Amino acid sequence: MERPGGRTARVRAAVLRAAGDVLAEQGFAHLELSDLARRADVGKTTVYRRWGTVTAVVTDLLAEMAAESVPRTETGTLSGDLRANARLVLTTLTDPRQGPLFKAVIAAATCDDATAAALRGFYATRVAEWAPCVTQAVTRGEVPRGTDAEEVIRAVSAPLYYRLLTGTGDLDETTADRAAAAAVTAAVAGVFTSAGATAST
Amino acid sequence: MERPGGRTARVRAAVLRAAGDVLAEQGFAHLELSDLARRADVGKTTVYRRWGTVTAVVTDLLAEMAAESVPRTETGTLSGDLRANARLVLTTLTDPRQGPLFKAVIAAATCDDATAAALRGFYATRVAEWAPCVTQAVTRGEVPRGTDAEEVIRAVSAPLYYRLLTGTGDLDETTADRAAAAAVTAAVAGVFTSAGATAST
DNA sequence: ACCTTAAAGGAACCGTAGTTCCATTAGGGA
DNA sequence: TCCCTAATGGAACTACGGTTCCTTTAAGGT
Repeated sequence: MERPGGRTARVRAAVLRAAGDVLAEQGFAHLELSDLARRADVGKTTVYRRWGTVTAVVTDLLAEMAAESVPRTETGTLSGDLRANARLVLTTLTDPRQGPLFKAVIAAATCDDATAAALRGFYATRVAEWAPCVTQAVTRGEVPRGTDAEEVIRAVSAPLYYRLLTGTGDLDETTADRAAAAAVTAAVAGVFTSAGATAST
Repeated sequence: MERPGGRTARVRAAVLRAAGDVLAEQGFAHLELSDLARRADVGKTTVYRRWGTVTAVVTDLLAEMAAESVPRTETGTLSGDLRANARLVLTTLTDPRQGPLFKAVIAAATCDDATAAALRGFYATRVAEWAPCVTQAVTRGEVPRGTDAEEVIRAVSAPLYYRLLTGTGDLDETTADRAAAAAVTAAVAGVFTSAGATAST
């Protein structure tokens, strides 16, 4: 029963939107089933029966977030591509709604295994989406063979997430560009090949 | 009244230890005033009156964590120093108690401003402790003048924290060494100078 | 050793989120 | 169009964490 557009789908959308709102506005600690139902204009029995716990709602939200993919730009150079990626991540994390939302979702994942799995899935998807720009760079000869493409992508995001979560350091374009530049430099030097970790002495 | 060793101090220590235990074992979501009191063998009225909220307890815990400093090793080279740092962070984050504890504390900081401030303070302290090894490298001529020392230190930690929190990628010695190597390479290339972000094209 | 006072603790209270029960309703299929 | 079923929603119940009140205890100063 109940196809997309049906009542069930409408309820799910409303609840997930409400969940996103609460997470963005007040953080994970203030997420409650009853509050959620109130905001979504849905009986709290419904949200209870469908999800059961707040972390389950977050898990579902993450599944939806993973589904909607962001197309990536191709600039022709590794440096350009990674900078585009860094800028995209920066834009997301500094967005007044998305930034807090990501914080909250990560916080939720520290409290529940299923949510953590969903979060892993989300980032695995995102990283995999961008990895091709590194393999292309390998093909072009910009970086050594054997470079771990996903590792490079993670290296770009890492400094930005570190700032988001620890609150240490700025979260601006300089930082984003720096993260990209550092990843490129290291990748070119072969740090992200299997033997690269111990190389530069 | 009440000096170190007195009843007040004893209660505080017991509660903070209990808080650390709960956070490490069950995460931030399961932290409750009553449970805390039970574990610490303290009246729940006491913990309520002294702290009032769970985030306040976490904030206090962070203050204590910031106080106990870890001495850093000096190896004579930037690469050696940063690798030592990366290994230290790795050891902490993979420790069966400390790893989950750090996750939980970061999660708590996303829910409360005071806790976030305490977390910032904690990392500001830790980063400042290690920054000298970069400035020494500048003096030795290993890396360019104008290199942002704290930025370099953060660059080492970032990939490890990224893995801890997103669950993406391994958290092992290879990763740690890679983080250090990448930071060194980028620093040497001048990425962490004020103009460096846009340099490597 | 006492006395003062601030801190701790026990017990009862209160509010609310989570849970259950059952009546109602909306959708899809015949 | 009607019917059948599954999902929704309202209302009442329960459990439990947070809060308050008042008594008890112990640490420091004299």
